[in-house]
Amino acid sequence: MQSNLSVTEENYIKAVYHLQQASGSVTTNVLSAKLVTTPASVTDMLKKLKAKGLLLYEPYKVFCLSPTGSKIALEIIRRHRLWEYFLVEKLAFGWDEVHEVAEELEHVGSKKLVDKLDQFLDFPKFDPHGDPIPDCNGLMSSVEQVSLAYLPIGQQAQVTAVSNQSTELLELLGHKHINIGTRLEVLAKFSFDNSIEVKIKDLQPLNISEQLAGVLFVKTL
Amino acid sequence: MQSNLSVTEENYIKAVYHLQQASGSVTTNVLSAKLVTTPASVTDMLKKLKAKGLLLYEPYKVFCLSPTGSKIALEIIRRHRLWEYFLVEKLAFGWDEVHEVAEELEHVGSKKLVDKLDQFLDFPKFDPHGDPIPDCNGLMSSVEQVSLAYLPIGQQAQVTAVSNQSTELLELLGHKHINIGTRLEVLAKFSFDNSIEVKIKDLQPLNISEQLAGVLFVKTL
DNA sequence: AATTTATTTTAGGCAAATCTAAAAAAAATC
DNA sequence: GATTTTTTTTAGATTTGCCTAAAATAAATT
Repeated sequence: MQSNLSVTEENYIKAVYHLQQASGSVTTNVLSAKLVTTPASVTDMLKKLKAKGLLLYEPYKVFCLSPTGSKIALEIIRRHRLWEYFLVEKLAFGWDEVHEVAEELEHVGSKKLVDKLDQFLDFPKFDPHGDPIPDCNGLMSSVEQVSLAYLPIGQQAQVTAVSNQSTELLELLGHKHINIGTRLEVLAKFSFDNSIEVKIKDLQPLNISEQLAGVLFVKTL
Repeated sequence: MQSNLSVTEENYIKAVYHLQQASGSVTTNVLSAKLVTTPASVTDMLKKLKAKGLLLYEPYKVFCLSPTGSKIALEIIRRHRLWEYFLVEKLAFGWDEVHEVAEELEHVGSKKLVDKLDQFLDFPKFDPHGDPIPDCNGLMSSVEQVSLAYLPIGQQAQVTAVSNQSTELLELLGHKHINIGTRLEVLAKFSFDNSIEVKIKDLQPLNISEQLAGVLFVKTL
């Protein structure tokens, strides 16, 4: 049951998985944008992954991972998130600087390594960005989290996750002193630009743009 | 000062370094044997590494690493041995099962990762096989170690290193209960087959073949 | 429904790393 | 010193992953 995929194949599978999570199925164009490559290259790889039984794909149709493909995706995500947790908790990396390194470490495939790392870290359930870590069977916790954009005025909440790890987003969050775990309260919402005013303990009220609110996930308190 | 080498290039550099340690300079044939590839493939890569200024090479001549190449080799070896130490000390791997995994982890290039790992591990000087770990400047301890084959009768010594990590060697050492750190005394030497009888505390006297004695390094006590 | 536009696939090529087979150079042997 | 033998290099192919440009298909528009 050794999958033995190339780094490139693993990156494709991971990207398909994440795009599926957002919209159920995936198209060639969207995937090529995500991987910063051309649609033609994507088509090549889709045929290869289909041949390996990891992708349900017919030419010109939308596609999604096969059950086997999904299982592999969860393994890759497990490795990525465990390494992120390791980097932050053990090596004292900032939560906003672990993504690239984890992106490399996730391709070291040894099952034994990953399971022993999991044990060493005491079986963490969430990575430093608040995303759930699949266990050795591919199962993970889900959190009842909503986008900050949907909270009513007066609602108190705690940041549980951000929808992506782009440098730009993490820089902005650092500037605003917002982290996973940060507690806040919605003070006001402005319909002109859909921005939101929030209060974080010990800080001046902050204005959160529509774009930022959309990618900040919280659980209500 | 980013080297940015492919995994293959790094493996070539590492192999050249290790062969140089043994015999000063390296030939195409020897290197192709070490990397389990063809001489033709080696020639291709030699030209590439020369073009990058990492190798001192002229067609049909023996070759060796340039100063830059040596520095890179030491970085790769540093990563490999730090990961081996991590796997044994933190993840409870056996010292005989870490080589393959470290072989993959060593190619994760982030300088920050490696230096933070070093710090987390408390700047270890030797890996689980007894080999010295280069520090962040490429400097490493040397041990006054000799091959077991050269010890006189009656000499007490402690195993400090083995010359390679082949499965076959490690299996034999496991069977004989010999590890890095094992203390022993030379009881007798037999000129018929150059085998050596040694005594390890609490164990029956053992016979060490000429081949095994040649690859077991010890420091005298 | 026909045509335009957008998406996706095919066709043909390129670079990296490998291979086999043949040629060139060096080393060993007679 | 000439001739084998060994070593090394070159030449030409292959595979993986990527590209551009053109063709095919699907979707959108009129």
